[in-house]
Amino acid sequence: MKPSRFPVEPGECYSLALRRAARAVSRQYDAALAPLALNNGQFSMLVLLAGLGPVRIQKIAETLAMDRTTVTAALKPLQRRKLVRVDVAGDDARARDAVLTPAGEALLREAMPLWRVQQERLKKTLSAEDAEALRAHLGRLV
Amino acid sequence: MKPSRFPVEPGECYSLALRRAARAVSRQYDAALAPLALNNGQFSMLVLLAGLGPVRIQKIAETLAMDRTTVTAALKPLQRRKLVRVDVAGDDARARDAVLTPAGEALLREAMPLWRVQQERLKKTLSAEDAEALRAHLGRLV
DNA sequence: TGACTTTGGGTTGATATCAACTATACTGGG
DNA sequence: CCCAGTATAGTTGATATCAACCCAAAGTCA
Repeated sequence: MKPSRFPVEPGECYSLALRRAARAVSRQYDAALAPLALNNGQFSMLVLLAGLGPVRIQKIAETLAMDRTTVTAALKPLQRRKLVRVDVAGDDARARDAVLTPAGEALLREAMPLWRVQQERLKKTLSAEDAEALRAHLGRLV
Repeated sequence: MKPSRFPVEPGECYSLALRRAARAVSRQYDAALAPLALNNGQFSMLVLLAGLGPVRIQKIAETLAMDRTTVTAALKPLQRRKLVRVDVAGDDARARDAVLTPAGEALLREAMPLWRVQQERLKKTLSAEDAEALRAHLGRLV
């Protein structure tokens, strides 16, 4: 077992391993959704809004484990495309509710089959059991 | 088993699960390295250069599973801080070799203990065995 | 009610990420 | 040697990500 020239083996750092895998997998999902001009993050946002209905910015940030201000930025292109609306909340003038528009719902329906194909493709890359184990581990890191 | 309101359960999408975990974990590593004004990606870059010595942009991109042009951009702040140099390759005027400077090596030596602390912290979040399994799965996705 | 604190978001600036395009340099066939 | 094709990078433009800072509204408490 000869010693490595690396101070840290590539893949030994959990942060790098995660980001590297996230980049690689994101590219695959981006390619799958490209026909609709959606990237994987935008798809996730639409799915979340479809599931939660009108929802606060802060709530989105918690659910996706991202910064609040990142959510604000991420909603911008979706608002421009009229897929999402952001309204002042009725009961709190500070708060904002993001809502899926009918156009957003329609596009999401188109996107679902493309997503499913890619999801199955990845499930085959790992075995189905390994995919489950991976998800369980990832869930505990958030 | 009542049906979910979500078209996709949060965490069901491998892309979202990976990105979400990557964001959460990246934040932890960023915080650990903050005293040196390094983020986790910059740390990874320094480690890679320390391990490989002078190395082509394209080779870095492959190793980190990132786009070639992302590497160019990522090297910029490191060059400004004189932690990294980028030279025209001796044998091919198109190619560029990125090299760690002595200042870069020195900073990396300071960073290693901070990284190790965070690495151990994360290993405790999962069990050590689960952490290994996670790494194995992540490696197969790249 | 008025001063102070907390909370919900946006803005700005820096880095990260990639697609599309451009520029330059090597390479191999004629 | 010359040209067409390929290979290596950089640039630009769009989105992603977060820290630091600011604003306004809501809550708190004397």
